[in-house]
Amino acid sequence: MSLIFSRQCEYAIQALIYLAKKTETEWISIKEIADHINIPQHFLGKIFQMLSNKGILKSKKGLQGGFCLSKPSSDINLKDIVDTIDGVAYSTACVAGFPNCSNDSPCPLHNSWKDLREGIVKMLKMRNLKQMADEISKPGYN
Amino acid sequence: MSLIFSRQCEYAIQALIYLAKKTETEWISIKEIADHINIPQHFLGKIFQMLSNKGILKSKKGLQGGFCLSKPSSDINLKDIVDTIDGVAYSTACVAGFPNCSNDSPCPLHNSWKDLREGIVKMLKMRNLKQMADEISKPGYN
DNA sequence: CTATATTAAGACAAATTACTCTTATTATCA
DNA sequence: TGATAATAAGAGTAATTTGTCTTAATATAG
Ligand code: FES
Ligand code: FES
Repeated sequence: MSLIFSRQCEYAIQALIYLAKKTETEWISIKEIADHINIPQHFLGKIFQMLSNKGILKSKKGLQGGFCLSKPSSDINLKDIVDTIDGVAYSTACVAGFPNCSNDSPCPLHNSWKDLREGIVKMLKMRNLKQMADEISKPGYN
Repeated sequence: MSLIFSRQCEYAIQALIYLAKKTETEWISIKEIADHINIPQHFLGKIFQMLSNKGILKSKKGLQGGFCLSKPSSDINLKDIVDTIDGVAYSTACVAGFPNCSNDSPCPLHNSWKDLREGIVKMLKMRNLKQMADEISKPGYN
């Protein structure tokens, strides 16, 4: 199969958007999030564990515990999330798997791909969690 | 990790470009191809087996056997290859994994993503094996 | 304080993807 | 025409990704 982002990354994006809709000081449990966006609870737990280690989230154990964003939602963009979970290969490696992707040693797809790739990176940098949380709250959005 | 296309798909693209450089009637062995583009021989065997079943390649067993394209290389475009191996999800499913990607029930990324996705699809349709084989033969290409 | 329920963390298991080894087919040549 | 070597096909294995079950931590109530 292979889509653009890994399953983990997709879940993370959805979960963080949900988190960004909450007040900044609230601790939200993975159970609540997993139930709302309908993904496996403990898988999300592992993803959030990593995002905590990487400094994107804060966690608190025990009753009344949970997770919350470690920065204002407007300061976390999509690229931060994607790069943390999936790495940066999508923005640097050859789309056809040839070694050494660069303008100097291009593959036959390089010139066609370069601009599309830049577009993707630019978009990921542009969109932050606050915007997306606002947008998903509008009627008609899923 | 997760790049745009699966490993299988990357290998297929590279191998088919190699094949497209040969004369149309020649039978080329997976060994020759795998050695040249430096990928696992028998893994390529399985990929080519599938592409044969799907009608993109023809195969011939035994001594002097091998594979060759079932159509002129100018009639096989990248989208044919990618869709056959990885499916069409990359061009239809939500980039963030939300259910029901459409203009009517968009996720917060949908409008940013739509055009980029169309660009990718258009590019894949545009590029055929003949072009790419010609291009990779030029000096400086890898 | 102690018991309890809630929670994240961590160990474990299943599914998928990537890769390798073995077998069956067939053209060639003695 | 039978032996041989080259070849695709297919069975088997390893690694990675995804998903589940168990344990440890802690706030709260009694
Ligand atoms: S070399 Fe293939 S995309 Fe750059
Ligand atoms: S709904 Fe997310 S990309 Fe279309």
